Amino acid sequence: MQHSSDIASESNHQVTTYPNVKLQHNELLRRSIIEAAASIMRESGPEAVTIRKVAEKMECPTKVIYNLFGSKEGLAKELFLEGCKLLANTFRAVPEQAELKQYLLELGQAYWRFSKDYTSYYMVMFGGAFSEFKPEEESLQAIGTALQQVTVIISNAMEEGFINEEDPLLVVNLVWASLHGVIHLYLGGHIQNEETAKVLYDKALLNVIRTFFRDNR
Amino acid sequence: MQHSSDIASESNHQVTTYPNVKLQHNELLRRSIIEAAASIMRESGPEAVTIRKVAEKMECPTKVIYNLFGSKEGLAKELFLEGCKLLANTFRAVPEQAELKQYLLELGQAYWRFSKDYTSYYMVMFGGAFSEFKPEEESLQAIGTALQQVTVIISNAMEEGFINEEDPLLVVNLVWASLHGVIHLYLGGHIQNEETAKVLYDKALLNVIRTFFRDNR
DNA sequence: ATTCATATAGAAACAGTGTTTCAATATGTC
DNA sequence: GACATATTGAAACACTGTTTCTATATGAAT
Repeated sequence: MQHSSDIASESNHQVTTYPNVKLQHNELLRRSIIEAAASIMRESGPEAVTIRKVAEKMECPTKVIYNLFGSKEGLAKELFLEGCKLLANTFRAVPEQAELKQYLLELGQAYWRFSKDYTSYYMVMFGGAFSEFKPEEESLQAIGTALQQVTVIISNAMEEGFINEEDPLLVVNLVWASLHGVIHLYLGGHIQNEETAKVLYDKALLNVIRTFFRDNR
Repeated sequence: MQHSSDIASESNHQVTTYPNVKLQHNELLRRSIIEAAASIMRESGPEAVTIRKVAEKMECPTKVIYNLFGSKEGLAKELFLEGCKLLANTFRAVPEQAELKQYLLELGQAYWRFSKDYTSYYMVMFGGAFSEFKPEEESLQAIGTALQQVTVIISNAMEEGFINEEDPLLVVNLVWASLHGVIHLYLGGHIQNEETAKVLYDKALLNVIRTFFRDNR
């Protein structure tokens, strides 16, 4: 359970500049480039992340980035993975609840907060912000890890007989899809304003949780 | 109730070529360009639609397209609007059902079919395939029109006391978001295969409809 | 009909993108 | 210290959306 140094939570303080850390094949340089890309993304959105801008910020030729990441997709993947860690952290920050149902509702609220606080990451992870990037095995696993906390709780609720289903993953995906639908329609400009979106979100969350939980009030 | 000549249902027969229809400011030329763009999109996806490729297919300079549509966004908007008509047609093709609940389930199935048969359009409309395009007033209204059939049915169900809500639009959006969530996660590569996605979709559809309908079996 | 103002035509250029090339240089190893 | 290897860093390539800009055609007025 590494606590993952929470890279993206604070803004643009650059850790290292290129010529100082030209220890090639070095993980430090890799991380420095990822952080440069993330900083551009947080400030101006995913579409502003170009290899040239990242290289400029690093004061290095673009070739360095290609040597370390292969392609823009490779860099996008790193931002994706970083987003997964941030989402996991967001879930971890939710205080445990005795009532599993209430716990799930709180996690649902945390997911909304994540989409608000880390919109760019959200768009990279689930909004297809980098069209050249499609999640492959490792990335899918990273999402699985981020959602693991939710999966565990749903599994527990099942074992305690609170939930009318047999497959935890299916339930997780149903809850996820329902919430993602609202968020993504909102971010895509299909819902007028945030207030309306939040009302929808809360109802979607309540409905989908209620669907699976047996009456236990 | 114009029946909207169903432009995109058949594939690549070009109606007119550029020099023959250089009747500028002409609607025919506009439609011919839109059809050229749509044909490229259907064959190779939205990312393959570039101004140059469209111009090449039309055998005209790119300037003509800029004169008629202003920008790529302008062309994207036309594809968006065309998609809205196709979605409306898809809904219209669903045979009426006496049971409102059953009718809604059928419309839900039609929405799934639309996302499968017109994936490129779906991605343009709801997937942000053209990142430069964000739906403005007219486009939002076009979606509203496409979803009107669903809205009417939900309104009817409310008036007949079948639904536990007061705002039809809210219910439509909740159903829509729930279904869009599954489709978009699937198209984004977050759900392994189509079969799994379809199982999820059917459950999401059933759940969200059941949520609003009072017990009436 | 002829002139004149306007607006297109159509190629070429501009600014940006991801990516690759390639000689110069540094690196690591024997 | 010498040689094979790998990295540098600028420049080029192939593409994108978009804008110039001159020659040409168009439409209106005399």
